[in-house]
Amino acid sequence: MAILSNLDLVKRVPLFSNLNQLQASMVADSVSKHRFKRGEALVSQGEKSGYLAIMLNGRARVLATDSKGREVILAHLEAGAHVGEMSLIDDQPHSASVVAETQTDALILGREAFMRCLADSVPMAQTIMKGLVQRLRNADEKIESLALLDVYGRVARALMELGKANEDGTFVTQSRVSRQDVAKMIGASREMVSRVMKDFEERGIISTQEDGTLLVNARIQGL
Amino acid sequence: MAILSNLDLVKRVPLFSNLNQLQASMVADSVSKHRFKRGEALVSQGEKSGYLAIMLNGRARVLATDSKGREVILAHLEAGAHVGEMSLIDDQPHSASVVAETQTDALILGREAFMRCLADSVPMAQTIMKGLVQRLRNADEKIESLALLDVYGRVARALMELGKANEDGTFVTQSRVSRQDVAKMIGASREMVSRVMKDFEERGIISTQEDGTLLVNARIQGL
DNA sequence: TACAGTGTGTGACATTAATCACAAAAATCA
DNA sequence: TGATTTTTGTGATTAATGTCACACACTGTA
Repeated sequence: MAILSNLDLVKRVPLFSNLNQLQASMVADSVSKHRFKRGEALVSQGEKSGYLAIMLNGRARVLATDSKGREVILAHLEAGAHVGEMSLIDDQPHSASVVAETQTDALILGREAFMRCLADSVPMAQTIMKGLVQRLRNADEKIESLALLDVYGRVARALMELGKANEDGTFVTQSRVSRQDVAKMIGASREMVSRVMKDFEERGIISTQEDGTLLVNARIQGL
Repeated sequence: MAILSNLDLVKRVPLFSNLNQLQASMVADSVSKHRFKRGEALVSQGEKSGYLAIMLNGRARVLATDSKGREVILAHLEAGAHVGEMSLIDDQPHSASVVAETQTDALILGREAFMRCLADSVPMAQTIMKGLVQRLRNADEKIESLALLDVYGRVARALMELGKANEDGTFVTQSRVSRQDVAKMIGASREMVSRVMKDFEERGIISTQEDGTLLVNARIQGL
């Protein structure tokens, strides 16, 4: 990637695409770029980082850890995702951590600049709201899964969530997620997830290609 | 309650408290009041009601129903709560229903008026955002419970969530919720919830007063 | 008051899913 | 590449939870 000025970077971020010239350059002045190594936290549960981070590349996971150290993976994020706004909006500590799964570059926008954006740009405020609403819908769906489905059903949903949906009802997952991680996504033991996925493979519902991509059959939607 | 003009009603709603005179009277002109009977839906899963509803009194539950008719109670709402904004913000159908548990009066604000408010009043937009963030935090916590805790732990959390916290760590719940409903809140069978709550009573962790209020001991926080 | 509709408590049993304990296989990184 | 860490697969066993089947208690209302 060529070396870009902050302004160029800002203009490439969908979240900022509705800002006018003046606003965009203001953001460009207050923004800074930071590189997170694999395993590093963009924001940490329990802390107030005081900034918004927008992922430019890489992948990250949203992780909640309970008092006994057990983890739940709440979501996977990729380029374009922004994190940290919740804490800025209600001035409370982050309720979850976001940890880089691969090296990740992010734009960092401080509290003041973010709040100014929200106040000055209705479109940006709307984008943020839409993002929150989307997350809320996902969360509700997850609650429903956890409350109503058995492990088979939850694994099935997780696989659909992870993959990209095709028109024919199948799903393809590029980024190989470990079964261990699937277990953390659905609140099940890794052994159980192994057994379930083995069963799915034997029944031809899923299959792994040589290149590592996972193919999910349309039949999975019945589970 | 005395008969109030729309404007008076609007001025009493916290959500609108930051509007200026002009904005408040615009809202007052577009708002209408509606009475929902016990069991009636303020908004219905799968539909786009196209309005924001603000509860003036009464109690309601947020309910998600899956394809097989099984239900999850996502939240309980009371006076001051507003519902329907998610659908307005992203123009998608409601992901859950909100059903009145007691007769409930609500102010109904149409899509256009709501969107105008959002655009014209930064404080109101911020209030809406804070509300969404709060819900998201609750949802994440619920996911964590479902993924990591056994039924004992989930019942304990549900009881704390239902009650009002005291300074001494105890909780008091006025509105008696059926065990059946607790079961729907935590994705467990009503029988299991019965057994768990009986166990809690025997261990002195919870107790029911003659007037029906439920007293929750501080020790519950260890579960 | 009597009826209808809801919510409850409980034992017996069936099922689901977690745990444990290893041996191997893969992925990572130094 | 070689060493190390992470992930996997599997069988045996145990623990947790759901399901079924009733008898009853409670509530509101006609």
